[in-house]
Amino acid sequence: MIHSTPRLRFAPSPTGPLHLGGARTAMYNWALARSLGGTFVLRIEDTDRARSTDESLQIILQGLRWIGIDWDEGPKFDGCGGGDFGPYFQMQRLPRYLQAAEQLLASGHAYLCFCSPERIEGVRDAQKAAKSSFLGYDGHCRDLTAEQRAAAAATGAQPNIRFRMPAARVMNVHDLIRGDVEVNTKELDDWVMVRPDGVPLYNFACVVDDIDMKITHVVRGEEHFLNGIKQQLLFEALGEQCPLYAHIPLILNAKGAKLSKRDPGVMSVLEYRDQGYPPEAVFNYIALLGWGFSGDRDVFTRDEMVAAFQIGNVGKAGAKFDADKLHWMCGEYIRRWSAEQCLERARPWLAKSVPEQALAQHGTWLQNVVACYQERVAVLSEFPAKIAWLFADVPALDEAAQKNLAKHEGAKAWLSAYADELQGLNLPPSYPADRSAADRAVALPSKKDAPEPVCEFATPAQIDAATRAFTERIGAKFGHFVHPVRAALTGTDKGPGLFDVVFLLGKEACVKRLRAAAAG
RNA sequence: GUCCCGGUCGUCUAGUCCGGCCUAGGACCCUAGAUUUUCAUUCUAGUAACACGGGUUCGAAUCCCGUCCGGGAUACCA
Repeated sequence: MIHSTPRLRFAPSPTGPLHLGGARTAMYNWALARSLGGTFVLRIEDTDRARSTDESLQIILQGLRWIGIDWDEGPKFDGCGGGDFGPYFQMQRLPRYLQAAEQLLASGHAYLCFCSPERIEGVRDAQKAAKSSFLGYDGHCRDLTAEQRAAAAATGAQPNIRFRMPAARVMNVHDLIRGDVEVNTKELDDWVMVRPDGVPLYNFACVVDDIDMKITHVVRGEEHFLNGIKQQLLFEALGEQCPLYAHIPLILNAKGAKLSKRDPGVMSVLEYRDQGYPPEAVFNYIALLGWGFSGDRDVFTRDEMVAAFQIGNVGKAGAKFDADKLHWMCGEYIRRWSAEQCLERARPWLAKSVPEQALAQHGTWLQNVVACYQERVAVLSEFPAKIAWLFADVPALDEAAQKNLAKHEGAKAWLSAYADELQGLNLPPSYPADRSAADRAVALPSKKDAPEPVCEFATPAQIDAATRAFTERIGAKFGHFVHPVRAALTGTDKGPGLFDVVFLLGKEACVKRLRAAAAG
């Protein structure tokens, strides 16, 4: 290819949500453009008027931005888009297609076809019935005389325009991923370029646009491989050089078939957003579907991906989507955030269980709360349910908690004694009182080897020491003591270290919960 | 049916182009253990693959052929 500046495009049709397959195609195009120092174009192929919707368009635009993909040219959205090769919506380029169609008609590369959809269908049925090795248009109108055309037109039949395929030419095509492949054009029929109403179809509009937009590399799903042959012929007929092609393998569902919007468990990219999947993690995960960063690393940044990405290294085999690994990847990212970052990113989901007042005025406390669960969630939407116990008057006890309370004879006595003990400690106050002094001084979760923070209130480590001394005094085994206390305080048997819990809850709430459980 | 592509642990992959460094590496999942007040995290260990059959070669996961299996295409969708 002699084109100087690499120009790549992602050309979705707005007929449905952007799912992971589309997002990955966009990403590979984007990454190749970025790694080549080229231009990335977003073009909207909206010629299927029956199915294209503005809603889908919006979803695609948002989905791409969310996952971290930006475009230099295309629809203007969120700081992206613009460009001198527009319009970037095919329905706004109709005159250009008609012009190209006229040219092809004049040169004999295309012809008018008056066949009705019913006739086409009949031909196909007959071919199937005859077990024909060829399925497709039979070329009925391929060599109509001027008189025959006039006669057909006189009946009021609206012709579509078909591309005249070479009868039996062996095409040797080079694909950046598949290598050299030979295809005989006799496998392909005379395909429709323009509908009777003047709206172009995919293969035709796509080529005209790729020419006009000076596209140099086409990266797309392998379902387009044969379209590539048709398009190559069209470039030739138009006297243009065709771009480089890379047909990437499909993302497969659990059954091993092409991922479809209707597959269970397969979501629109935006649904991942709404469920709190970190976009960097989703980006990272789908990059791995069909491509490997290196022999020993799976986690990398967008920049690292761009630097390492080579289209020739994309595999040829389809990849199954693995929700488990995506989940792991998300947790991996969340754990790497600072507590501040984590709180900010989790904030949109918190309102489900966190009172407005806490959200607005108790940031330092919430930051500690969230930090305690940072290594316990994979997606952000898990937060509200996990931290709800903090805001209950007295938490509801789940089954495990009830069990732990009933396990040891003297447990209830321990609880009220411990309430007295905590009463005597200088614990931080409980929400909604202002406890910012405590939360500013102590960063949770407590780490074993961390230096002891300077705090005017009892720190988790001090509470720990006091509690161990206390259990010795009352003659309870520490390991036994801890479980009913956790049950009383949090209503469950899981969660942060017990003394982080006590610290977070504060004096009044701890005492209240312990007494309630002791009485219950 | 026809054409095209593919096939390394259950899954995603490294290695394949330029055969020996591969008694096939990493990750997810799973199992066991360590740490610990629970869960989680972290760490350690383990299970587990070159689809099958021929050939070429001193030597094949890597090259060739065949078989099987899988996927894609075959639209007035993209």
